[in-house]
Amino acid sequence: MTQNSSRRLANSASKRSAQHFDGHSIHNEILLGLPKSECDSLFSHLEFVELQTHAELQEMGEPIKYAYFMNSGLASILTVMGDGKSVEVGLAGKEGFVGVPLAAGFASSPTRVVAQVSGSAFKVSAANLLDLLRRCPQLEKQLHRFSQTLGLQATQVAACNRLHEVEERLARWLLMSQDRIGGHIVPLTQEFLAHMLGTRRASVTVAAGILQKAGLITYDRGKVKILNRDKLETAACECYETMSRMSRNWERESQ
Amino acid sequence: MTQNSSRRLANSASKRSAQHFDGHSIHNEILLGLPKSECDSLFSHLEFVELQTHAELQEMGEPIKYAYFMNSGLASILTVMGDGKSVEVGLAGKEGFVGVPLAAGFASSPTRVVAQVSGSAFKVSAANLLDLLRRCPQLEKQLHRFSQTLGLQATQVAACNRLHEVEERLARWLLMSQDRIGGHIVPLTQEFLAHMLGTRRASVTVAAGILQKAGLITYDRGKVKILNRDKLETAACECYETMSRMSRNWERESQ
DNA sequence: TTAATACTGTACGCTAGCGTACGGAATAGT
DNA sequence: ACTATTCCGTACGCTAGCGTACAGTATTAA
Repeated sequence: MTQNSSRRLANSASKRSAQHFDGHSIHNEILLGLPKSECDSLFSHLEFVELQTHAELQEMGEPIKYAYFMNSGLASILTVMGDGKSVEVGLAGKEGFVGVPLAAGFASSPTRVVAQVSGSAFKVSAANLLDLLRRCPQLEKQLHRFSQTLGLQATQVAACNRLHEVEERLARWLLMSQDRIGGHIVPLTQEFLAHMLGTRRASVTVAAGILQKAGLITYDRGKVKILNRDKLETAACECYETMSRMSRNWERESQ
Repeated sequence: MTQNSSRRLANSASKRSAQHFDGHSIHNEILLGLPKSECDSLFSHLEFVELQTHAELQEMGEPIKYAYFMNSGLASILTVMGDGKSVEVGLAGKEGFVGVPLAAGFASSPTRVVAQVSGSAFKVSAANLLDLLRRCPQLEKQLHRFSQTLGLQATQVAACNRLHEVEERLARWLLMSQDRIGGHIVPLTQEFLAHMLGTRRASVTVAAGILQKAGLITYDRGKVKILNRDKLETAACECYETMSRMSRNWERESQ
């Protein structure tokens, strides 16, 4: 309710850890990291939207109409093949943004983006975003940064998909999701997990069963509960650790 | 030998189709696309280097010392796992650049980059590049563009690695390589192809054998000759077509 | 020439995962 | 309460590809 709590972080004068827009509190880390001047430019073009599970934010090959600053929930970035098979190649939670290609001058989406876990976002039209990018150098920089993050994610996932087994990849996926949405419950059916992992639902059942018997998770009708995070990390492939380390280095290195 | 043939393209006054630096003709498309003023800033910091096959341009996890504007040959961008297994997640030929993370403010290389096909490049130290980026907005834009290209490549490869078979992926790889180096011969051993595709050498032997019996290629001691490009395209998975289309749209959409 | 090395072909047992299908259990609609 | 639907467990035959090993042929070095 406090319209501007204005608690400032010592190491970054421009960062605000809590702020509100249009009555909705802002959790998106890109927005929170922008200087006030750029925020002001942005806010008049933002619109708060609720995202239902499986809402389609961007369709593969279609022009990008809106970009989204994710505020809660989780967006999955998928590559879809001609026969309908799909694989997740990136994740965007409240640390991220949907519509990266726009920032690099690409008008159509090369991937499909769906809200995998319901939540909310601040959306902005493509035209307005392009206009804003010209006036907001910090915003532009942040989006390039996140673009690079997604690229690196895809890079690791490409290798992981080739070299690691379903069970390891499942564990990795659960950990990465938990990191982004918080809490101990990841709401998702095996059917959709299969789409994420690029495998059969039956394979997910088996892999999840193994993790469940080992006491790492419980799985019941679309609700995964993570019981033992540490053990889940050892069950996951090295890619989880690698990607976590990348994010950490990232934050450290790019002031 | 002509020091500046200065044949200008009608649609882009700033593009030069042929130019020389330090006695070496420039083929790198990023350099060729820069306005004269930025070229002048750049050139004093560039150094022409020959790249031997398997030369290591960047090591995973190590600080990036030099960036490379590829001039000929082919650089492979690999993700390497702890057990030494590797998968190629991106390619950079004369259309590209090695050292993308630098342009996004990342000092260490998250991937391994090796010269897969010998050739040449113009190299620049990391410090100089960062300095140049501040003064050359066009250069910065081009590098962001190429960064995005690599990200998309990785995205498609991630799905391809998961969903398609060795034979299809091999065909795709050969086509993509040929596109970048030109000519009909791709010099590469099965051993290294296996590293690219993230599979066993024996699997490459079998897959290559099938393509060979079908009359699409010949393969002899590290030299692949492409005999029938059209048929090779049908033997490849849809990803080749998808990625080609992406590049084409890309060039069209980003003026 | 001889030896060593690099590169390719092939073979064999084995396993993860595929495609598919069916049944049961929970949930939602009427 | 009854039905339809969604979601999960499991099973079975099958195949691509793995790990490994060995042999043959070309190339290079001594």
